[in-house]
Amino acid sequence: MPEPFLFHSGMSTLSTKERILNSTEKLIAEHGFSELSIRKISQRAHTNLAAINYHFGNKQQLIDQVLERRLNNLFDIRKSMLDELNQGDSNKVCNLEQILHAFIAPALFMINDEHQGGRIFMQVLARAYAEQSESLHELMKDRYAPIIKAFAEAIGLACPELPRETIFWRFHFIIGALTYTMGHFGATSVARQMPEAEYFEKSVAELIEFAKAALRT
Amino acid sequence: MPEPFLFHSGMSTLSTKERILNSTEKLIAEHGFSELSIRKISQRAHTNLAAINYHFGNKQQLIDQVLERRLNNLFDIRKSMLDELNQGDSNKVCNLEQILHAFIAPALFMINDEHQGGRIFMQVLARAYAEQSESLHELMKDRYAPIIKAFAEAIGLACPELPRETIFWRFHFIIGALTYTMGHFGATSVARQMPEAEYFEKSVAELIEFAKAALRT
DNA sequence: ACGCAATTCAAACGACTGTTTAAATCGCTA
DNA sequence: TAGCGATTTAAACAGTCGTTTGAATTGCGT
Repeated sequence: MPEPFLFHSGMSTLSTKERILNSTEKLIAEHGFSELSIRKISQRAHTNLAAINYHFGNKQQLIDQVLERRLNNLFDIRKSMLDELNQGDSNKVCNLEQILHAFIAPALFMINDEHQGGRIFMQVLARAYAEQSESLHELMKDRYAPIIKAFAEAIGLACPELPRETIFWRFHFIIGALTYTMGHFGATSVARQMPEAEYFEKSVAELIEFAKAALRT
Repeated sequence: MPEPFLFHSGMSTLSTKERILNSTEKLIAEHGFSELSIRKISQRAHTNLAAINYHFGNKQQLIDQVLERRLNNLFDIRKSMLDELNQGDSNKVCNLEQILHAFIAPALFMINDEHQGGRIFMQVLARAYAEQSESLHELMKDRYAPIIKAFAEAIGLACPELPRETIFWRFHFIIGALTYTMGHFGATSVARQMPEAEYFEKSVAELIEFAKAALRT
């Protein structure tokens, strides 16, 4: 029951559970799933091996919670921004740029929130996508599919000239470009020798322009 | 020196080296890098553990050769199709659709060539991208960057109204959408309950239309 | 301050990892 | 057919893997 605040031995104020989640996230982002071991996780979290199984059951359930923790947050923000545009009327015709912003910008907020470590997570997400992670697939199907569908429908209303099927495809491709870009964020910004913050804002602005252009009629 | 044709025990006519490359490719596509072991590889290739180290040195060099084998082929085709459009004059203004076709369609050919197993490789490629594979990164930087640059310049000539930087970004996003789509090819086609061949042609057609729209001025 | 539950810990489990070794086998040439 | 280099093989190497165990420790309510 305790789950106490720990100040001893120069450690941060986070609980063991949170430290484990954070170190897992960092290790996946840095070295991928192939090199991920619970021994490295527990070392980086300054805790014991068995603490992981105690708090999460097993390795896979830990990974699942790493994904869920931030994905729930991301999709909640996306949804509420879309709802704000719709203002209670899901049949309202919204500005395309605003819709795309509601989808893309929350990823921006996450990635820029240094303290919350969102940037790290976007790389985790990209890796999980590529691994065809089963837990991610189920999360998408069960929990997030309705939100993605709501965006697709809003885009459909904003672009009445485009066939429904074309909307589906292009939105799919935009998600692909977003995922790819976020996953390669660290690497590309180094290659371009540009401050990360600047490069990041540039990425999102260009991505929104790109998506707008791709959805024009 | 032998490297003989093997007909015994119902085995295919491929050499041990080729069988190892193929089984590695399949295992990466099916279960990702995290579950890849040289024992599984050698079992599937109907050969011995040590044959891998004998023929490739170590596991990493084997993976490198899996990537190189088909990437060399893919970029050779892309390059020759672009050269054909340019007809010796790299300053010639080409049709945008033709340029995009020269970039995207070779991936189509590979993916449709059942015998060569190109479809499998595109999933390997997507996974390697997501893993930020160092060997892939070096291949791209050293060998393929000039070809990608040549495409970017051809697109620049075809879209003179777009700033050079915008071209760079959008081409980057298009590569992202292509990579993402190819990586998720198997999964999505099942979900859509459409014959693979049909779904595949649809994907490429939609992807080219998407890219064209995204590069319009 | 005692007791109990929550948490942490060290140690060990068997299974699997990539690589190396040396012997056995193969296919060609002389 | 004898010999030789190329290839294949079985066996063992030292590590690391995820998980489980039971004991030590912690912190809170009584």
